[in-house]
Amino acid sequence: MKIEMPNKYSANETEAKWVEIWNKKKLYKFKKNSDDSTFSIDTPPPYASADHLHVGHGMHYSQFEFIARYQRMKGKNVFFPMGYDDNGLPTERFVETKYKIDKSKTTRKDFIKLCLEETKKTGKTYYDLFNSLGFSIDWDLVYQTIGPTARRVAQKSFLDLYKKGRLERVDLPSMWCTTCQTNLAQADLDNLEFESKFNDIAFTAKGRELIISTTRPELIPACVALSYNPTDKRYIDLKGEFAQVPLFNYEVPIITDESVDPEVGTGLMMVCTFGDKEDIEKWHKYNLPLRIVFSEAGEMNKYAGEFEGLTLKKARTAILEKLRETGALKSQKEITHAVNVHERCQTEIEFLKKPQWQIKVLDKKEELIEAGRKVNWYPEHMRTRYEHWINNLNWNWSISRQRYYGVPFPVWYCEDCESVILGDETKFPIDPREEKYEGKCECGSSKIVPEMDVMDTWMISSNTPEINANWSSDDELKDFLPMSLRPQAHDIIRTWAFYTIVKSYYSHGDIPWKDIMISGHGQDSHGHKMSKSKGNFVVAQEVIEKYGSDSFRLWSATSKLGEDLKYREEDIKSAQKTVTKLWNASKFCYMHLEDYDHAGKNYDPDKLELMDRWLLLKLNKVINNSTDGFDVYEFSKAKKEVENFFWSTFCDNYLEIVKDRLYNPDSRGEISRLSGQYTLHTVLLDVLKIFAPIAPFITEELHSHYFSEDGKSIHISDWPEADIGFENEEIEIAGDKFVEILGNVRRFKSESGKSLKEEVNIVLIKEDFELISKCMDDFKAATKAKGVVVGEEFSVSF
RNA sequence: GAGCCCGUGGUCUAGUGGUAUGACGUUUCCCUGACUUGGAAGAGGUCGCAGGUUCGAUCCCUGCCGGGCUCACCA
Repeated sequence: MKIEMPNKYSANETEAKWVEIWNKKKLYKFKKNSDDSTFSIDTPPPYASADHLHVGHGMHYSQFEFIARYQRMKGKNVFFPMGYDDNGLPTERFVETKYKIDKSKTTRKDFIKLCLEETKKTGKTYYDLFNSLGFSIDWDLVYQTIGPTARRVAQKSFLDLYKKGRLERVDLPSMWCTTCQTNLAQADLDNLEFESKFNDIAFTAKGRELIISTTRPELIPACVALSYNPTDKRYIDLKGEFAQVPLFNYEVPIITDESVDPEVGTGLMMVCTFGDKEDIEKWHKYNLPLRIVFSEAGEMNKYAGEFEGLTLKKARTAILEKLRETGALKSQKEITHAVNVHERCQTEIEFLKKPQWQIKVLDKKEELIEAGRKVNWYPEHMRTRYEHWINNLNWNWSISRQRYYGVPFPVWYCEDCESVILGDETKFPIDPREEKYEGKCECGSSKIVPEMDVMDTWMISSNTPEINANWSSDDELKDFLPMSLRPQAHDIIRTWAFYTIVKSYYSHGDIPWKDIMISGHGQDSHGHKMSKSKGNFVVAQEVIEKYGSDSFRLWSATSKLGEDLKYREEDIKSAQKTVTKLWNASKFCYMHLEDYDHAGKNYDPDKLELMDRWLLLKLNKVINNSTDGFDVYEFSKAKKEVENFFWSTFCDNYLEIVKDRLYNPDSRGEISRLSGQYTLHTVLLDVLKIFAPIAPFITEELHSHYFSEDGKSIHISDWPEADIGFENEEIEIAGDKFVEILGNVRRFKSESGKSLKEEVNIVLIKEDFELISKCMDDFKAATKAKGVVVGEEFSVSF
């Protein structure tokens, strides 16, 4: 068999070819009615909100793509879908920023239309990247979180949780973003350090000045009480009195509360509706009046008097100015303090009172932590973040968003008796905002109004296992849940992982997946987060075009699971060398395997040369170690294992040793050559297979030139298994000694400035000589020894 | 303030109860019949600091310092 291969490997050309072939053959299709055990992956649906994708995106997705390919070769029926998270606030914000749109100044229809268009574009960007990286996704398993299946599942989930009493509609103060003009959940918050001022402001009571310290003077018109610690002697005479609010001229009660720290500020604080969670608690506890001083868009209202119409920020300046004029501003202190902001727009969080749906989680903290403990976390320590988050939760999960582009609630309300009217499950997905409710309320009223809010995007994406399973449809996959694996990055443990476990626990009393693998982030070469504004954004497609997908993937496999990975171009170059080396080493092997009957068993493994047996037993270790690595998602360990073996043991040592036998069957004997051919064949095939999950293109290309039977892909071939018949300590010791002495001989030649071809005389100590004598011909050939004799100590001479 | 992770030659990194892996860079040599995107070799580390456990610690424990992440407080 003549093997024709070009001298140089062209990555881009070859990779494009295989993508087309794989897609055409539907090589990665999930077999729906198969007896093979399933390995299902709850793929992260990326937000459809990016023009370009950076190397970190490619890295993250590559890391579990390795696992998909490994499991497939292990014989699993792999369920590897793709989703696009294209509904909700992330998309809306993206569209708003890109087209400079204000939600309040556009129509709902126009806005949704634009979101859908944008969604399509970014979906294509992701598809292109994943395809060019050769992802073994079953492209028939694609969903969108705004698509009909996801909408149906989300509405079903709503109904299910409502019936189970886990959902309630509350009308309480909750976190509000004045930029996005929507209600938020705790998980939507970030913390930012801001420069601010601590202002000492004088109220008056009983003819005396009462100084409070505040960072929020614009909330003075929202003040509903002053409060001090009941043990604080300075204010003890004020109990039951009223204080005069500066500028706004009304009176508020002076109350006591244990939560006030006498050491902070003046020990006297103002209670506003609402500045923070403390205010809400006091408002509730003492039944204080409600004075909401700003609109949904963050503009001051009539309570603010002359400041009406100003934004909160401008009102702060104006009110401070006025306080200064009137002498009520006593002093100011510069401070830096951390403030909760909305993670998508960095706007400071406010509190508004609005009816909203929320999923109760605070009363089930222990159970949710327990559920998380049933999932295997890789790496294990990431579980701590999950538990930490739950322990620190202060709010139930608010799922109402006063937005346009999202999944509608399947709910109407009766205007007369205010009862909740649920939509018909058999008709899901429905849109009450567009469909008139046919029928009457149980109270007899026909004044039925729809819920106009949409669901939080996490309300949908927390059901990705159910979306994949096609939950509550005629085509629902049986015995599909829990899924095998959830891969995701660590920044969304508190959202995606947490919410998915919540949903699964409430709906099925079970975990959503058996394993969760948490990957790190791609960073720039200094370890900083990539962002366009910082100018350290490396576009994934550009790197792929320059170095090839396999190189990119090999680079992605260098980071340990869960660790962030710095992008340095030299690391990709280094990965590219491995691809080239695979090409050249395989080319060499094939050249010497042309006359080898690779389909038939034409050599008896029991008659193998010592160094061949040595290599095969080393291969076994590599197979075992890399298999162990892949089994626990440590792809970097697997890669390192096979790469070291391939580069050092196989190429640098074994190939140089076996060359003489391959080239000179006349002097070395046809049998010894055949032994080498058997070994080359066995080892190269397994090396290609172990590399295959990480570098699918070069391995497929090389496999197709020689090993492939009837064009069968390496990616659906069997994962290698160690042949324990080769385990033999004596042979290992002898082979290791061989390599050690070979190194010494090479050092001698190198330090003498001579070529490695230079002939030498070698003296070995007796023990070594006995070991080496079992493979003396290979030894002489590899060292170019004219003579090898026994002596007192080891020496080499020309 | 708390929790988690990390701190290994110039840079990046692996790893383990017995002083250390690989890559990049650097120096010298070799165009070895697959590969110069190659090969051989050299220099370069008291494995953050201080204690402790141990026959012995880079690896275990405690404290500290430094970095990252996460969370909290935020009158």
